[in-house]
Amino acid sequence: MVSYKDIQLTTGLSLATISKYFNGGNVRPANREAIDAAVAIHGYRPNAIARGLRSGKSRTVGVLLPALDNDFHLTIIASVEQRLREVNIGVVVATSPSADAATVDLLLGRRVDGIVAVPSPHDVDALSRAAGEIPVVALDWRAPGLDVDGVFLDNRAAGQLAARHLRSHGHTAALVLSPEPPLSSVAARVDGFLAELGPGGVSLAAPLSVDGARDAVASVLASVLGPTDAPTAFFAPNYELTLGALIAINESGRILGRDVSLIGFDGTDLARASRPRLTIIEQPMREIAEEAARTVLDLLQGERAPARERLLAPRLNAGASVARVTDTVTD
Amino acid sequence: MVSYKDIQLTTGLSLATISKYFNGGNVRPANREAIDAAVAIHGYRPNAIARGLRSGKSRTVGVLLPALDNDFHLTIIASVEQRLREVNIGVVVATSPSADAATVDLLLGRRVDGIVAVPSPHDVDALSRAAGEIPVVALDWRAPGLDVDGVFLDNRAAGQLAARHLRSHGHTAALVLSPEPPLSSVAARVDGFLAELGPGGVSLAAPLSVDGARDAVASVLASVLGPTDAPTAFFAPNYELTLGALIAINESGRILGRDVSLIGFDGTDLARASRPRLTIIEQPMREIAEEAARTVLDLLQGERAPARERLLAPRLNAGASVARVTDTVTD
DNA sequence: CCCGGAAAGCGAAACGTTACGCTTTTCGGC
DNA sequence: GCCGAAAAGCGTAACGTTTCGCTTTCCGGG
Repeated sequence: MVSYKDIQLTTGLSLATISKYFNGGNVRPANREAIDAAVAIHGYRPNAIARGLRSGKSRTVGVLLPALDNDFHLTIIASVEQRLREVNIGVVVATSPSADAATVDLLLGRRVDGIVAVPSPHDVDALSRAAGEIPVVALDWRAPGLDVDGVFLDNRAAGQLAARHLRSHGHTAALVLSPEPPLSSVAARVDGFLAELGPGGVSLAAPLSVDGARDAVASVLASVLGPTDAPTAFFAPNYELTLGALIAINESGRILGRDVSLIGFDGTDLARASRPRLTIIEQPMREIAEEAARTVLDLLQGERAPARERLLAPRLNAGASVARVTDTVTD
Repeated sequence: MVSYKDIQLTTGLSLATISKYFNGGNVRPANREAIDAAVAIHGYRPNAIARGLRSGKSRTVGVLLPALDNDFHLTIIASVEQRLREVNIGVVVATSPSADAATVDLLLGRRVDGIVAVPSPHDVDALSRAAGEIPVVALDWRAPGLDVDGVFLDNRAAGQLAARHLRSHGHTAALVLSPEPPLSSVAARVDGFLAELGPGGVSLAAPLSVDGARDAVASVLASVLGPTDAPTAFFAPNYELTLGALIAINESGRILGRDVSLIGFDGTDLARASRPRLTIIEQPMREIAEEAARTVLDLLQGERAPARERLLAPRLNAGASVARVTDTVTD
């Protein structure tokens, strides 16, 4: 391993001077050149580990995710990485399988300077403890009992947005897929939806998976006699549910946006490519992630304020998957 | 920062003994308990940085990606992380924006023990140099001049697979979207396709983007008079191109699998939700990533063999987006 | 040519571990 | 109770930096 020592040997300068140079201190031009030359010869590269030991900072933040299985997670990693690379801070990713409560400790052991996390129930405690030592920013799920800075989607508003869109198209009745067991962020979307839609809103229990949603929707569709009977509008308050619902509808042979209406959640690509184009509620993933990145960075730079929470607004991306209802189904 | 020293103070044991205990050495039961107690009291956590300095290993590997913008990249991170966490090795992600040739150095500065990379042209040199010091495994793109272990899709075979599928459905002519500027992995798919399909294969230049593909396909469709004239089969050798082609077809009002045929690439979700279900060539992302993870791990554990290359086979996931051609279009 | 302040350079200690080679303790067999 | 081997424990140096408080060198003004 090539170190300051090698540079010392070839330049005759002291370690202190070399270090000073590397940290922007003043060094006589001749020595400056000598050091540069020696660096080039030996291919010297500062050792971040030694630096970290000495300084107590690793210039690294941890990104903790419950799994690595969707676009949002990727966006989080990407945004945080991009923002932090600008200031030369590295990103360590860690997933926290539900079996294992030690993932946070793994990050702390690596002496990360901060953590950006999508909390899951089993690491709330560890995150709370961690928050005592380093900045922690929570994302996506407002974990009960975790009092740290956070950036979240306004889930209730998302549900309301979907309901209002249906109402404005003449729908007074609709089914909302309601995951079983519940997940608080999705549950808030369901609540917002039901509250806004009024008595016509019905919740349809389904496992939180593509196939679960497909089966649930398929069995509702099978039990409906004519295509225009009964509730023919669905709200899928999550990407997986959306995918399942869409598959079920397509498999049933019904025409989306005519026989049956659907508002999905996330999955911009899917929405664009669907036929007809799917109307979805989108959460501003990139903004959420960027806001989180900005927040850790502020905290790292010492702006220690009382834990603050930001709620970002959902957007409706309109396609043609919601039929317009007047007296009878038209179009 | 709580360290061995604190434990030394409360137990009276020497640092050497404490260290030995933490590394699985034999320690008298009484002392064992004393240490455990002290650890609990102080909330001690081994300092990976100090360990790393002393041992020269960081127990960290770098994952280098040109960008973080698709499913495959996520799968790579997920698989590598999952595999390495089993043996307590951390994962640092770094993206390498095309402006910047220093991303590899950033990883080396952090003294990663190995690198898994999807190479991009501007960091081939740096990767080559890195390979002299630590194991490097390349993924997805076989960069010319980069002589390291690699795991890739058999791109030619993927093109051939698509062509054979079209032929078996009676198609003798088809357009393949051909990215401009070329990207060698996608180009190999195009080549395989054209070679297998024979003289009926025509390449259609398009920028490597969703909108580029959409425009290219749209203009072809607009110039076709009747729905059954001329080439009505497309092969999109990449996810973005697939998405663009699908959008163009839907927007044109033509019916997929009847008026026009399409074989896409990747995007299992999209394929399932498309109506009709899309026929795609899938690369075994998870396997590729897992194989890469396994390879770094082997290399880290000293199995230093001559650089080896693995080619994984594509799969065809059949939907109903390819029409069966006999004399005239049927169905 | 000398003075003095400013600029540059220096040695040593410290960060938290681990590994080496040694000394001390333990304990079963006599 | 003693011997000796095996087990356990110990002090110290080293990993590559940065920082502290000094000392040395530089250089313009008189």
